[in-house]
Amino acid sequence: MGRVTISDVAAAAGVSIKTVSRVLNKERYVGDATRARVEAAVAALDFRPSLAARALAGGRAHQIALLCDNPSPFYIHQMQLGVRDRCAEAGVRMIAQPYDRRSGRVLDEVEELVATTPLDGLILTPPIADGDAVLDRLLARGLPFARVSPGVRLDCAPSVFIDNRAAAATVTRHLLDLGHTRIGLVAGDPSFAASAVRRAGYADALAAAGVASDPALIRPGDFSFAAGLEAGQALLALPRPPTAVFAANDEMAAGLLSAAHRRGVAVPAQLSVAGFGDDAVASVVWPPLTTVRQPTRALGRTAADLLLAPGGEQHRELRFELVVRASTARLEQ
Amino acid sequence: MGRVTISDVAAAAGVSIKTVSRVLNKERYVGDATRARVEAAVAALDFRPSLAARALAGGRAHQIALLCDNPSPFYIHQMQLGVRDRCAEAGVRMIAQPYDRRSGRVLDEVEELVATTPLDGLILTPPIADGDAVLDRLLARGLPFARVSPGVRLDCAPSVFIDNRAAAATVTRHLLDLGHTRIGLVAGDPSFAASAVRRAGYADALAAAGVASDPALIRPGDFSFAAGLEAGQALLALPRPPTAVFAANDEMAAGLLSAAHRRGVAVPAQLSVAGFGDDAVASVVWPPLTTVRQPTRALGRTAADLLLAPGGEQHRELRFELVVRASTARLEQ
DNA sequence: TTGTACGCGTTATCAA
DNA sequence: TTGATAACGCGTACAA
Repeated sequence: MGRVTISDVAAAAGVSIKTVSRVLNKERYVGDATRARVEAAVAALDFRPSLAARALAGGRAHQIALLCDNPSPFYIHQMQLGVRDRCAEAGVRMIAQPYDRRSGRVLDEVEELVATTPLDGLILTPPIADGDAVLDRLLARGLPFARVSPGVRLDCAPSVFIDNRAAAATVTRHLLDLGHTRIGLVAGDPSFAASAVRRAGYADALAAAGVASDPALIRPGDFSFAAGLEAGQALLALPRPPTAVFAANDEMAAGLLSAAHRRGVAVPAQLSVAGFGDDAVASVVWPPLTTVRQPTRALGRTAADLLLAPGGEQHRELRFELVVRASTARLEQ
Repeated sequence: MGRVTISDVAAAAGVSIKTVSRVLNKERYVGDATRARVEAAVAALDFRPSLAARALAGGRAHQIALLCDNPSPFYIHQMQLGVRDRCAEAGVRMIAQPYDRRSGRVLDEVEELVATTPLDGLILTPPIADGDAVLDRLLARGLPFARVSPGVRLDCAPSVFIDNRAAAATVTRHLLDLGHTRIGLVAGDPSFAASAVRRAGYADALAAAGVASDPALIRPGDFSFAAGLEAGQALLALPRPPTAVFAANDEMAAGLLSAAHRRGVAVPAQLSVAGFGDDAVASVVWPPLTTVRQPTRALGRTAADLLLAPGGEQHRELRFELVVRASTARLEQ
């Protein structure tokens, strides 16, 4: 008992191969009775068309790839689930491809992927969503793709995103509203476009409140726990330390918490901390982090939707949410 | 300028298609000069053979799939990276396939995957690594697969694992050595074979130390932070609460820490906490968790190795490591 | 050591 | 609305 092929189905249904193919691909011009007979045969034989053959024959590949690398495994996982959800609905396979943004071989890996593997499209997440060379290559190849949170060349392909600038401003305003005026920032990895945007949102909120920005309160970061820890130690060692800090992501915010714990600085009594991300890190640390919650899974699902849906709108903005938890509180005078 | 095919390379090198194919597949019986000329042509044209065509033609698929679902996104991510590393070395593509173990459609998803997608093999991680129906299907199909941390039918396929029982015993002994005798356990999700094994290891250590096991100190769990939190609250509300607790994974250990924080129980002064996993959660919480560190990435790499390597040994055991951090300390009398 | 002819399972073209 | 036939790009069998 080898593989069940389309010819077997055709024989069982008493029609030609082409007709079976038509039914499979939901083409028009198939008689209702014929269609029913074919579908019955497909079900009876548990026939599953070969992706390789379909792709080789030149039609659709029935596959898309998700290229993902991110400092947060939570982000990657949620993104994969979101894309997968939408793909399952469309009967398309998602091929998740983790890559290493620091390997220096990203362009070659993408080239290898698109050259060897039949694909109906591609989903790119930061930072590769902004890789010029990769974008050029895909555009030249004419391979459709959608991007998540792009930072450059916004109109070269469909994209999903949240308003990072407004999100960062919102969380900063939350800290301002609590009475803080010395608010620190731990910036994100500069190779992510969102990092600069979040920093701009932070500056926006300070400016709108008439609070002078103090460069000493702004520390670089790379989205890692270690970077947050280091930034926290530096900030808390300042002659006049901040009373609140916003970290560009939750892992770094966790590092800030750790720095505070190590120095015996009480959170939030002496230091309010806020982050950015999904709930995964925010809820396992102590105290639970106030964060901007990013709808990562929905971003993935929507990106897949842009790729798979008939066409239409090119860009979709999703909403973020400020989740206030125990790590921030009114400044005690 | 369409796709570069093997015929183009053949023409450029002045040889037949078959000879190019031989070079590509590293077959013997190719003259050195011929081989060199073909390789030059391949490089010059940047030729990349089509996976679809190769698979259809009946040879190898040059792809393997990784089926993964786990309570910890860190685990999934590290596993994907490990498998990927080894696949890259072998010039084989890894197709990461997240699935939902609670969907009730796992068997059908696997069937769909192996029936439609050309694959040289499959890697299964818990809990699907112990899915009887899935194993039967793969065995019947004759598709090679390797398993990570299997719990049943140990000899049906190659596998990688750590000694979960010894690992759990080791961490429990660590707590005993610190002077604790009332040691709690938060068990793992029963659908994972490792859960029962870790519990057995915990019991081993207590028995070896002549410490009576108290059923009241053993709480069920499902590997989630919430389960750890709930278990912690229950344990700390006991008339005679434990002085130390071992959680079957780090997320639950983080929940324990949170429960302690909420009740004002000092860690480790009043409660020592230990977990199980990789460093990702262990290092972002406060205080940093004492854990059994599982070499997740190496498990993935090794699983891929078992699948891709010529043959030979069927099972490989990797070492775990007890990492002592600030969440455990000598019991203060 | 090298080349020729055929087939893998599906879709596209064109005719019926 | 249906069906015959030629691709798709590569590997295998067999011949040279």
